[in-house]
Amino acid sequence: MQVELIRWPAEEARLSEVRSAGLARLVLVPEGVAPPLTADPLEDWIRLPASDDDVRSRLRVLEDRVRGAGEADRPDLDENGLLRLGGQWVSLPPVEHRLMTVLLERYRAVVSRDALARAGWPDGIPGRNVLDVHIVRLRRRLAPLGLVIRTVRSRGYLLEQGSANALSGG
Amino acid sequence: MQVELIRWPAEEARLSEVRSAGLARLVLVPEGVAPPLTADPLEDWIRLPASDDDVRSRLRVLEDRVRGAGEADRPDLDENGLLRLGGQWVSLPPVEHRLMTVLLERYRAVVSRDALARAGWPDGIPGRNVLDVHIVRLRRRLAPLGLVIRTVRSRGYLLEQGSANALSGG
DNA sequence: GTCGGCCCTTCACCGAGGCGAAACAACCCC
DNA sequence: GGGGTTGTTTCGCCTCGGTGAAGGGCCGAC
Repeated sequence: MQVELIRWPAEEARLSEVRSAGLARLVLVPEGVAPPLTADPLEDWIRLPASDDDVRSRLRVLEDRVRGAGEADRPDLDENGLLRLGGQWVSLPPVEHRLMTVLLERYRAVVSRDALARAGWPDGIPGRNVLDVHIVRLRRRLAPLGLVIRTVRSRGYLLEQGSANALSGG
Repeated sequence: MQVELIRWPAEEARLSEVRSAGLARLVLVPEGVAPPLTADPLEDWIRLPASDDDVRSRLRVLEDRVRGAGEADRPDLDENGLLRLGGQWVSLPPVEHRLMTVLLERYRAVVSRDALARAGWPDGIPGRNVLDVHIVRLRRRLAPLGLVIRTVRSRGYLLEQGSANALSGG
């Protein structure tokens, strides 16, 4: 189990241990008792009695945060074409916004040129070279954020963090 | 208010906005409804019915996280058009006051030119270029405070701290 | 190995449109 | 009247999207 379950206030000492160990934990708080509060995202609490579903919901969020704490954060693209990553952001024009949407849906996986063309130009692609040109432009715009679009020859493209290494091999 | 209160699932659309704006929020979930889950530390949910104390507890944790996230000082605009930030202040004339109100409501997020026009001139916009001119003037007035209005081409404008994320393209 | 073809990259260029900003003219309130 | 505020015009830059063309790397054919 990735998340510690802690009864409050009975297991107060154990909560201290788990906190300083940096483990994720869910604190079970009986009726009429004030919950222990902390800004630590790896700690949550729930008021008893609670349904199994609610407990599972909070556990899942904590598990996600444990997983997320290890990885670098994922880029976030909003409906206005703002791409945020690590406190920085760039704005994407319409075509590149649509391309980026697909690349993010399949983050770190290959997206075919065909799928990109359909996403970028739903009414049909204007010319043979258009996609290539827009990939170049998107690459330049993404560079300051540390994001890189890798070419997977004759398969498509792949979006990932810059420093993450790909041992290129076709 | 630093933390948005959102009724689920009634205000689903607003939750999306607030999420992409990066604001802290507490989602109120009625009995029998599954809560929306996210690993974002700035989001929490609570099962209704809940005591005021429990709501306040969760709000306080979210506020602490906002503070910890470094979003510490937001500019403050009062009803007299005085804009304060970091010990300094400037006074804003009526039109710019109204524009600034909208920009602050969506601090660090995009505000469309249309929304700005409606806020600045509720009875209809006088001329084609008026908004541009007032943005220029507002920019000059905000500069001494270290605030910057970024252009997001064909989408609108965005207000943020000057030295923070100066990457923008666009 | 060498050759040719395919795929991809990048540059230069153009037209259209969004936006910036100076200059000017009216206006309002003290 | 004077300073600050607001609206208008005008000029010009930059961005965006699309096109043509030059060039380079990889691969299979031979």
